[in-house]
Amino acid sequence: MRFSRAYIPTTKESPKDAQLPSHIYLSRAGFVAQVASGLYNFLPLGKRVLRKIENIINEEMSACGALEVDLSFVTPAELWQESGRIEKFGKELLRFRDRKDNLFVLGPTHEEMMVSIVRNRVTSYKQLPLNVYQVKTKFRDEARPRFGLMRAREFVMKDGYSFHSSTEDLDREFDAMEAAYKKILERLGLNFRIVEADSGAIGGTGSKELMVLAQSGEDTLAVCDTCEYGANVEAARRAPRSVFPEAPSADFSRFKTPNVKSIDDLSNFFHVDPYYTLKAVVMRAVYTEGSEPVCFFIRGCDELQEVKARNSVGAIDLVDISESELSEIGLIPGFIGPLDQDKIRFVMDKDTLNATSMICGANEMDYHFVGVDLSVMKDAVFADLVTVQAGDGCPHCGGKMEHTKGIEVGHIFKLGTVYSAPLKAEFLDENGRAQPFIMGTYGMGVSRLVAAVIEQHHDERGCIWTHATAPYLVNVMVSNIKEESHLAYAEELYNTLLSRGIETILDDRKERFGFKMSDAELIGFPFTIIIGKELENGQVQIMIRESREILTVDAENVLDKIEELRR
RNA sequence: CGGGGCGUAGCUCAGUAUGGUUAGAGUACUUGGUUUGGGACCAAGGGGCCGGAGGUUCGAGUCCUCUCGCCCCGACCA
Repeated sequence: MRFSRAYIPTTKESPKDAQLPSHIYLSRAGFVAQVASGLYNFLPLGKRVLRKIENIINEEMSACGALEVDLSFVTPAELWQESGRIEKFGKELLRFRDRKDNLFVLGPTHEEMMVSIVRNRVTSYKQLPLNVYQVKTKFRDEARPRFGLMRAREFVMKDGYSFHSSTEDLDREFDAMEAAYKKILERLGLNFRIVEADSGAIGGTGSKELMVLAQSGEDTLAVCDTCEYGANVEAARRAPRSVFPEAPSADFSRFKTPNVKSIDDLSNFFHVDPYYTLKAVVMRAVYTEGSEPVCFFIRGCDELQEVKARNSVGAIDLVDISESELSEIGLIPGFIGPLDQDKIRFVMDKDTLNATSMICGANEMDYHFVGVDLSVMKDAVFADLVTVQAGDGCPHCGGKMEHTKGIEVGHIFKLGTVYSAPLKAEFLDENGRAQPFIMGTYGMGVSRLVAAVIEQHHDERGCIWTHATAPYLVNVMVSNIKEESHLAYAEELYNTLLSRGIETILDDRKERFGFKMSDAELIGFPFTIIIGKELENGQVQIMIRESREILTVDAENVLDKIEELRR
C-alpha cells in the first residue's frame, strides 16, 4: 500500500471522549472512528487488524476440527422466548418488528440459534461430537457502553459451540479449546492468564476466562507468583493459613466494650490481631421473588467477596442495608455475633469453622464475647465467603497470591444441558434413548482483542503492534520524496518486500521527516525503514517501534536484517 | 436506571457570570512561494442553523422551559 493513496486519518489531538490508551491511539491513528455511544466504524487499518486476528482464530479452530458457519444476525424472538432468555436479557436485547409485525432481536450471542441448526438434524450419537463456530457481529444494548472498543454495544465475537454425547467427551473438547485459545493468544503476542471464573447464574460445571493482563482491565485477578493458578477474585481460592498470629488467651466471658464497634476498635481495645475477631456483614439478599436480610460472618482480617456471598445464599443480588433496618430486626450494629442469635439468617465463612479464641459481638449494646470457641456453631451453614488477598497462599503450590488487572478476551464454558434440555435438542444414544446434547460454549472477543493489544502494547507516542497484529509489518519511509534517487530506491525495496510476502506500506507522502516519523510511531508499525540522508553512504536505518531503537544498516543487508528481526 | 459533566468550524477549545457591530483562536484543508532528519515558515483563501424545538426581548451562542446526543462515577454486564 502506498501511504499517499491510503485512507489513514491521523490526528495530533485525541478525541475529547477518549480516556483509555487503546481508545485514544486507535482513534488518533485512524484505526476506528466512533459513530455513536458504543458504536464504531473500522477504517482501513482497523479492518486489517481485525482480519488478522480472525485469520489466526480460523487457523487454530480449523486445526481442532471446528467448523465455521455464519448464522443470521437477525434472530426471531420466538427462539428467545423458548429458552426463556428474552426476559433474562431484558433491555440488552435490541428488539424490533418487521413489516409483517413479527418480533425479532439482534443476536447478542447465539446459543439458541446454534442449537436450532443442529436440533432435529443431528439425531444420533454417531454424528457427535460436533464443534461449530462463527466470527460475527453481536449486539448488546448495554446500559453503559464505555472504554471505546472494550465495551461496545456492537462488537465482533468468535462464538463456538460444541455438542457431545457424554460429559467425558465435553471435558476433552473443553481442554482442546483451552489449548487452542492459549495458542491464539500466544500467536497474537499477548501476555495473558487463563483463570478460573465464577460459574454464576448459568451454572454448569466449570468456566475459565482468558485474561489479557493490563492496568486498565475491568476485572481483578488473583494469580499465583509461582505456578499457573489464577482466578477471577470472584472465584479465587486460597490455601489454608499456615502461620498464625499470637492467640489471645482468655476464658469465655461477656466483656463490656463501650462504643467499640469496628474491627479496628476491637483489635485495639483487646490488643489482639483482627484474625481473632469476627466481622458481621449484613446485606439484603434479593431473590426472584422477595428478599431477606442475611448476615455473613468472616474473620476480621478478611473482606467479604460479594459474588461468593451471593452464591452462598442463592440470591440474584445483594444490596446494602441501612442501620434502621438492622434496628427493626433487633440487631445492634457493631455488636452482632452468631451466638444465641435467631433474628437473622446467617452464613459463616469456612475459615471460621471450629475457630477458637475468637472475639465476637454479644448482640447486646456495648458487649462482646471473648474466648469464643466456634466449634459450638458447627451445625451452621459454612461457605467460602472471602476475597483472596495479596500475600495469601496459593491453593495448589503454596506460592504467594497477588492481585492484577485483566481484560476478559475469552470465556469458555461447560454448559451441559442448560440450553439443550429446555430447547429439546436431543439425540439417540447407543441404547436408542433420547438424550439432550451435552454442550460447551467458547467465546472470544475479536474487536475487544484489538483494543487489548494496544492496552498492553503502547507508549506515550502511540500504538506498538505485535508482529501478528500489525496492519503492516514494515513501513518504508522516504524522508524527502523530492530526492528522486531516494524515492526510486524506496520503490524498489517496497516491491522486493512485497514479493517476499512481507506486508509493507510505502510512506511516499510529500511531508517532512518529523511529521512522518510521528505518524509511524503513532500508528505503530513494528519496523520503519528510513530512506534518507544515509543513503549517500549506502546505508538506511530501521526504527524498531517497540524500543524506538534506530539501527543503521548497509542498504544491501536491509532485507536480511528485516527477515532476522521479524523472527 | 441514579449522580455528575459537556454539546460553538473536520478536530481541540475560547466566548455564555453582566444579552448588543459581521462569532473567534489553534490545528486541519485549498492556492502560491520558501523549506526538507523529529508534527516548518510567509502570504492569500474556503469552511458555522453556536445540538434541536419553543419562549422572554427592540435584540439570544449568552436568559427561561422542554428535548436529543455524548462522556464520567455507580447499578448492570453470556
